[in-house]
Amino acid sequence: MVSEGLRTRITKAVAELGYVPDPSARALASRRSNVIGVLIPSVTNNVFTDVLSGLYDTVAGTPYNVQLGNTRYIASVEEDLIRIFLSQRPAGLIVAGIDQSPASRALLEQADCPIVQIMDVSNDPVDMLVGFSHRDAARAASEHLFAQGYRAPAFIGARMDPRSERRLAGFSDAIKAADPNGKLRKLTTQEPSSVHLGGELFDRLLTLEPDTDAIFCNNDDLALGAQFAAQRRGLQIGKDIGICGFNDLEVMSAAYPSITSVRTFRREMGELAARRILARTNDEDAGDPIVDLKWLLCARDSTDRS
Amino acid sequence: MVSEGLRTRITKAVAELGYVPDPSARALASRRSNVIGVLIPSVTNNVFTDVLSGLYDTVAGTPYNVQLGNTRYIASVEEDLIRIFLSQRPAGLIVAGIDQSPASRALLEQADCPIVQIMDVSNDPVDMLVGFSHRDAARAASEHLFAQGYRAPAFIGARMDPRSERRLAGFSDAIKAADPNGKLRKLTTQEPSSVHLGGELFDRLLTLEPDTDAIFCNNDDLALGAQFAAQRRGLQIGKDIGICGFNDLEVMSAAYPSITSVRTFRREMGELAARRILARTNDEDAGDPIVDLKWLLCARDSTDRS
DNA sequence: TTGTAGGCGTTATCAC
DNA sequence: GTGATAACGCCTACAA
Repeated sequence: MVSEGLRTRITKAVAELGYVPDPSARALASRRSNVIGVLIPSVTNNVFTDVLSGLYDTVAGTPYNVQLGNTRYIASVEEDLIRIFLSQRPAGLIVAGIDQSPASRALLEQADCPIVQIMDVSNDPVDMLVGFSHRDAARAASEHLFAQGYRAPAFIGARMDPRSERRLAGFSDAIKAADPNGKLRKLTTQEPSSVHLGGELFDRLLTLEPDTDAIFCNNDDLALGAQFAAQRRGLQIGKDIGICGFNDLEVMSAAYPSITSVRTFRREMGELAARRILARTNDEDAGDPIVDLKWLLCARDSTDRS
Repeated sequence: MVSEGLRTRITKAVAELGYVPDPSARALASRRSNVIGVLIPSVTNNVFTDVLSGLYDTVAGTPYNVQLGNTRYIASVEEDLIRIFLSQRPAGLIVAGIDQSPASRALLEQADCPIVQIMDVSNDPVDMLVGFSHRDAARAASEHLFAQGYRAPAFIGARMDPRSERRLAGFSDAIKAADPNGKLRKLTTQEPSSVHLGGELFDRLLTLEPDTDAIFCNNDDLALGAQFAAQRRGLQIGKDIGICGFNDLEVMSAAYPSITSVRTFRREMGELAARRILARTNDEDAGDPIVDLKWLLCARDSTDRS
């Protein structure tokens, strides 16, 4: 709100002096920092890095900075990080999941910045939410196994966080729908997920439940490992054993044989979450507070019996 | 430096008022923020996320915060991000690679905070450096191919950044060492790396150079894709075609057949880089400014001809 | 050992 | 439309 003349005088002075605004002074005076805090449980899990990628891309070019907190799946760490972020008066907060501890939840409720929960759905978000139903997605994948003619599918899961438990619930839904007295074949662990672990769980499961003819995996790493283990045993993928993953990482369609998975829109979650924070910050309309991004079943050779 | 009595009075007041220090006020007054800036070219590349993991783990519990900049392999973005970070008067800066643009390099040289370059080696770092020689590592891997009896190895590479070019140079070194007139079989692209692309490059390479009997891949994603493509053609991995990756991601040893790769110490790079920043900040001895973490050749079934 | 004044570089408010 | 002047919350230095 200055005249043309002053504006040029100012820009000239800026250039001459090499003036660069000081973010901390700005934050102190305006009582608002340009930091968008992001809390995810793991920086190495591809699922979250895809989200991050979308997030960084949409924040790039704005005056905002992303600050990443790595909770390592530990509730107390999450709580500490929320406290740290909040002390910075962030422009917004993005947190993974809807299962915050009561203390964390309380902190978020009181925060006076826009908050987006991602990666899951709930009808009771702290503020805004962008995600999808893990239970529904898992149920659809499990029903696909029955539809393909498998009769004794099993579930293997690692790092059983709340979202994984919901996937197991979806699997269980499908089992019960197929046969109310159907057996729930499953093998889960709290160990961190890996391709190796997928192979191990597969081997152990086949000992526990020898009649298993298909497996639904918690995530794609496990599915890939399970497929390698099955191949090692000389099993025909698809025919002898059906395999289905979750998330549809890029490797699933490239694998030989290609592996069935449930695609989730991770990059889009990051983009939308960031966009909503920015919209709210600029007093624009952020749209519906709850966005369900759904999922997409990608049927491939690993669940093809023909 | 206060008496016991005052200390308790203060802590009591802190508890009563729920006092939390304001980082921006602190940064403004002390002319130093608690931010450690990190610049990496990709947040989705597993290679960098492993570094991040080590980094976050060692910074967790300190008063410092990691702020991540995603350069997307674009020099001008890197320069902008350096400028932004520097305006925050960071506690330290960690940047991937040694190939900064002259402008970026100049900014870093002038910065008055500790700086660590990672992921590569150089005898002329800006400040400190933790990395390894891509050229030597690639040469060792390529020599392994000859040692295993392969006679016509080829190189495939995607996203040919400076480090990838150095790997190609190492491959070339081995070719020349084996036969000064040896043919340099290679196929490279600037496209982002992926498992799919590994398969594509493999197929195209075999058309271009039909006598190829082994391939050395830029990275593990390509190697995995190449292996899938080879399997799709009915080739016997190891016997008909040797395959070697780079970085030794977890999937390499779990794959069937297991895939030879060169292990790099990414997590350790993150840890050491962070530790050095913290040491320097606390006026402790940070040790030798240059750390070479070397590499480890992991020979597996994919390069076993027997 | 304890208290206090000044200043860090903005923003916001208020006269002009 | 423009310029001056308090905060903002902490750190540093110095005085008590």
